[in-house]
Amino acid sequence: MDGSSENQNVRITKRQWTPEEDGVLVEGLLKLVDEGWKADANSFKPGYTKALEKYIHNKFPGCTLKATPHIESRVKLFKRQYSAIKDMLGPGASGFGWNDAKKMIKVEKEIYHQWCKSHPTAVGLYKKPFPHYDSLDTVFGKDKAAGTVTEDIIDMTIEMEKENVQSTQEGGSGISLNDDDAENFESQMPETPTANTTAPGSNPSNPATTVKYNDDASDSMSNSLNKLGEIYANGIENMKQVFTSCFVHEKHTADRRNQIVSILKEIEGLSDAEVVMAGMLITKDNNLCDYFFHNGYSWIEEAFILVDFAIFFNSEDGDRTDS
DNA sequence: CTCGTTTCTCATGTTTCACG
DNA sequence: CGTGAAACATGAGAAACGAG
Repeated sequence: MDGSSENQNVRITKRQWTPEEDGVLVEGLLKLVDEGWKADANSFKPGYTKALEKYIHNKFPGCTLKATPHIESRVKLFKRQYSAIKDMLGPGASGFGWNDAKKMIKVEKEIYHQWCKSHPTAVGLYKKPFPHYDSLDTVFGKDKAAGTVTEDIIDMTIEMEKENVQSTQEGGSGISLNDDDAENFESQMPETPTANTTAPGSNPSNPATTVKYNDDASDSMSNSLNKLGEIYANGIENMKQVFTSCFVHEKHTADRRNQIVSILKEIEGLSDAEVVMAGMLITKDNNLCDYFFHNGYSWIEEAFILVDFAIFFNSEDGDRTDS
């Protein structure tokens, strides 16, 4: 068939995006957001790639870019890179900054390489300009606000708490399921991950499917559902406590990491490399972190000389054992 | 030449919508 | 209401390309 040879041809002549095309694509994305194409979840409404294709073809008549795979793939890449940068600039990372003039990540090479080990999507962004970051923040920002993810989840749990209190005041137990409330059961759940929970064989496209029961059946059914609701509510309560404490703790440690780096930078006599090394050593060890905050940091210069020695001797040992 | 990065293709699963 | 088509999301992997 011609399709295969055409396919091969496409593979040979890999499409290169020009900066102008990138710019128009981002423009198009912003336009779609303005026009309400953004769906509530982490996605756009159906047909958005076609709309983008049309927009690009208006700007560049005769352009060969197609909605699939070119635009789809490019948007995917933008999203991945944007998320990676957002992560680096968020509270979960320390030592990273944003060079607004050059539109690129500002970070020590060593810190960056360490980060890439746990965040593979960040690979390739070192010293690479990402000129559309601000625009993409408008496009993807509200979905993938990685920098504020802990706050979002804490907000979410607080919101759930409010809803729970409200429903408790209105109807006794947190989640009560009589016949009239049966439909509300699902509406109380959407903040929790409901994806992939549809039973095999059920129709996922009709989540609001309602089933009519006779009175006896509905009584026992509602009793069962009430019990299920209680179990669910207790489970949610426990999860809330666990999540809240986890994320509050995570946010706290992230704040401390940021504080440590900025404090180290202010200490005179420490080179950039030493700041990086000291930061890594301290943040790696919770005991050192505690000591750092509880006993002040005037000892750091003296301590660092000792650490320097230790590193020196370790590397000497390594050289000796290697040779 | 090797390795890492980028771009693209393909497969699979999910969601939405139109139609009978 | 059930079904099927269309569109989208996501992940794995292949191929091209560039830097060291």
